[in-house]
Amino acid sequence: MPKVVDSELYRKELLHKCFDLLAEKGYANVTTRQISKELGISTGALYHYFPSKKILFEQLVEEMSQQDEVMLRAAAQGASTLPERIAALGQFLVEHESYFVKQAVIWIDFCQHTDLHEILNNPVFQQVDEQYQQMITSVLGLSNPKVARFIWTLINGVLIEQIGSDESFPFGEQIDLLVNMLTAYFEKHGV
Amino acid sequence: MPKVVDSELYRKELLHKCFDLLAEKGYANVTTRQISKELGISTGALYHYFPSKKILFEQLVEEMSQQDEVMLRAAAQGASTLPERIAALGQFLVEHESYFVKQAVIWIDFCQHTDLHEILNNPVFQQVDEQYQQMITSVLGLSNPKVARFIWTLINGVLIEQIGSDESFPFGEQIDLLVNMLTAYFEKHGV
Amino acid sequence: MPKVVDSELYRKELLHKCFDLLAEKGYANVTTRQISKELGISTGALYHYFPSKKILFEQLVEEMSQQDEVMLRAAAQGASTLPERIAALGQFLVEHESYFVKQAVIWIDFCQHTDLHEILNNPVFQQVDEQYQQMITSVLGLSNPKVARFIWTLINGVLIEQIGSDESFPFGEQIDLLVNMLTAYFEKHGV
Amino acid sequence: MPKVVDSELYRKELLHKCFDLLAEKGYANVTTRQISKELGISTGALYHYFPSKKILFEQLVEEMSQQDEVMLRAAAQGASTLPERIAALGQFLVEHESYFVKQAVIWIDFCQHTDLHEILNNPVFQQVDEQYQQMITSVLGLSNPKVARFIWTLINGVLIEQIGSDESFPFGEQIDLLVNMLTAYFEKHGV
DNA sequence: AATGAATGAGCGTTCATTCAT
DNA sequence: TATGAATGAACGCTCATTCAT
Repeated sequence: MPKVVDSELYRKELLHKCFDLLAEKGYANVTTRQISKELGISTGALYHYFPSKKILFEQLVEEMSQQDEVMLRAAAQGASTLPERIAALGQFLVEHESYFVKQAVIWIDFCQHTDLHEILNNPVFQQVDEQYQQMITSVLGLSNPKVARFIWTLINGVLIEQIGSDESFPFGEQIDLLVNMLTAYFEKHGV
Repeated sequence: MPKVVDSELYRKELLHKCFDLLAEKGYANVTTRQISKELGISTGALYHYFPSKKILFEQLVEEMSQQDEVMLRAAAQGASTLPERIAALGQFLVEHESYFVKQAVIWIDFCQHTDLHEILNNPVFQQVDEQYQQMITSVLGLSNPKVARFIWTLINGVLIEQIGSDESFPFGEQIDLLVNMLTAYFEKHGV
Repeated sequence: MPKVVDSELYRKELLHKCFDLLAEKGYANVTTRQISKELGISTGALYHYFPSKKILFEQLVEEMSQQDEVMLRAAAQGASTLPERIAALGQFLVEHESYFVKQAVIWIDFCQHTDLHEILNNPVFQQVDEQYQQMITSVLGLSNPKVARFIWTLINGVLIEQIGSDESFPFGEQIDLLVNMLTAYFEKHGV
Repeated sequence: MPKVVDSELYRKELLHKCFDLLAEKGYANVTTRQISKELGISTGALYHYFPSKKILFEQLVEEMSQQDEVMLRAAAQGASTLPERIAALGQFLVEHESYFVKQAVIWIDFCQHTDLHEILNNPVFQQVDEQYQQMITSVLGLSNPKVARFIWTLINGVLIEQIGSDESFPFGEQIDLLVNMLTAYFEKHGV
C-alpha cells in the first residue's frame, strides 16, 4: 500500500511546515485559513488530512516529541562523565534554542487548550512526558527519574523566559548558569 | 444592584474576581460574556470599567505584580542567613502555589497575545519584570541581579510544570529540590 | 406657572445647542452620550427633557422650522417688485448658507429615519412642509403655491450639493444662477 | 446552493440586489444581517464578497454611476435641438423616477457617512461627480460645465423632494416645471 | 484528492434607555 | 431635578467546519 505511506509522509511534512506558525502566533490566534495558506493547500485539503484544528495541534505535539527523542540521543553520544553529559545537554539546547523555545510555547498552549482531566488522561501527553523523563535519565545516567523530570522542568523555565525577552541575558548564559547549578548539586548530593 | 461608591476600589475588586477565570482558560479562550457572568455584571458594565478586553488583561497583570511585591516582602521578614532566606522564599511559594501557578499562566498568555515588539516596549511589562528581579535580589540579599532573575526563571519553570501535572511529583518536593540546588550552588560559588 | 416656562425655555436652548452636532454627524452617528456631553448635562438629564433620542430629533426639526418662519419674513421686508423679492430671498439664503445646509442635512436624516407612512402622517412634517410653501408664496407674492414649493425644492437641491462640495462652485454663484433662472421663468410665464 | 461560477458577475448581481434596501433604509439603518437576508446568503458569504459594509456601499455607488452613464447616453440619442434635448433628459428622469430617487438618497448617505476630507479625496466620488457633469454637458450640448453641474444639482433637489412626498405634486409635473425653467433660462441667456 | 464558496454560531464592542441614589 | 452606573439586545465581523463540484 504505497499510497498510504505517501499520504502519511505528506501529513508529517505538513505538520513540520506549520510548526513555526503555531509556535509564533499560538493556537487560538492562528486560523485554519492561515495554516492552509502557509501549507500551500486549500482549507478543504487541510481537513482531508486532519479531522479538526485541535487534532492537527495534537498530532503536531506528538510528532515533535518523537523528533526530539531522535535528536537528543544522537547529541548525547560520546559523553562519558556526568559533567561532560550535562555540558553536552546544555550545548545541545543552545544549538537548538529557537526550536525548543517554540516547542515550549506550543506545549503550554496545548495544556491550556485541553482541560486538565483530558490532559492527564491523554495518552499523547503521558507518553511524551514519560519520554522526556527517560531521555534525560538515560542521557545523564541518573538514578532518580524525578531529578531528570525536574531538570527538564528547569530547562523549560529557561526556554519560556525567552519568549518575551530582549538580548540582555542571553539563552547561552542562562544555560551555563543552569549547568553550573546542576554540577554543584550533583557534586554535593550525588546522582 | 446598588450604586457603586468607590469606583476605583470596585475596579480592583473586579480584577481580583476574574483572575482565576483568566488563569484557567487563557485570554483567548475566555469571552467577555464569560468574564461578565463570573463578575456578576453585564457586558455593558464590564466595558464601563475596562475600555477593552486587552486592557482588562493588562490591568490584571499590573495589579498582580503590585500585590506580589507586598506579599513577598512580608514573607521574607525575619530570615537572616542565606539558607534561611532561600527556605523562606521556598516556603512562601509553596504556601501560595495555586496563586503563583495561575499567575505564571497569565503571564505567558500576556506575552503570547502581545507581539514581541510591543512587549519589550510595554511599560507594564518592563516595570513588572524589573520588580521581580529586585524582589528576589533584595529578599535573598544577592549581589548579582542576573542570578536573581535566573532564579525567578527557574521558579516559573516549576510553576508552569504544575499546569498539566498530576500529583505524582508535588510542587513542595520540586521546590525542595530547587532550594537544595540553589544552596549547593551558592555554597560553591558564593552569592 | 413660571417653573414650566423656564423649563420650556431651557428645553429650546438645549435643542439649539445640539443642532450643529446633529447636522454634522447625522442622527445615527451621534450617541446620546455625545449629545449629553455637548449640552453639558448627564444622560439622565437628557432623558428628563426628551423622552427619547427620536423625539429630541423631531423637536429639533420643529423648532428649526418655527425659527425659519421668523427669520425669512423679517428678511423679505421692504422688497416690492418680484425681481427684488427673488433677489432678497437669494441674499437671505447666501447670508445663512451654513445654517440652511445643516438644516437640509437634518431634514433628509429625519425623512430617512422615519418610515414613509409615518412621515406622510406626521403632523410635524405636514405642518413644516406647508409652512415653507406659504413662506415662499407670500414672500415672493406668487399666485401658484406649487411653484413656491418647487422653488423650495430647488433651493434644497443647491443646499444639499454643498455637503460634500469643495469651493470650486460656491454657494453664492449657484444661488445667483438660480435667481437668474427664476427671473427668466417668471418673465416668460408670469407669476 | 450551487457553486458560483463567475464570482465577479455574482458580486455585481449582489450589488444590484441590495440597492433598494440601502436606498430605503439608509446605510446606518441597515444591518449586515438584513442585507444578507435580502440577498439570500449568509453573513459569512456577504463578507466573502465584500470586505466590509462600508466597501459594499462604496462599490454600490460606483456600480450605479457606471450604469447611469450607459443609460443616459442611450436615452439622449436622437434629440437634436436644445429644447428637444432638455425634454429628452426630463423624460428620461421621469421614466426612471424610482431609480433616481433611490440613487439620490444613497448618494447623500454616502456623503454623510464619509467625512468631508475623505469625500473630497475619494477617487470614487470625484470620478462620479465629474462623470455626471460631463454627461449633462454632452447630452445637452452645453458650453459651460458649471451650468451642467448646476442642472444636475437642481435635478437632485427634485429627486430628494420625492423621498417623503405624497402624490399631490407628482414628479412628472415638477420635472416639467424644471424643463420650462431651463428653457426660459437658455432662451434668455443662451447655452 | 482537492477546491474554495458557503454556513452560522459566536466574538468584542456599542449604545439607547433605565433607575437607584 | 440631576447623576452616571448598569442593562442587554444588537451591531459589524470572524472563522472552524462542511460540501457541491
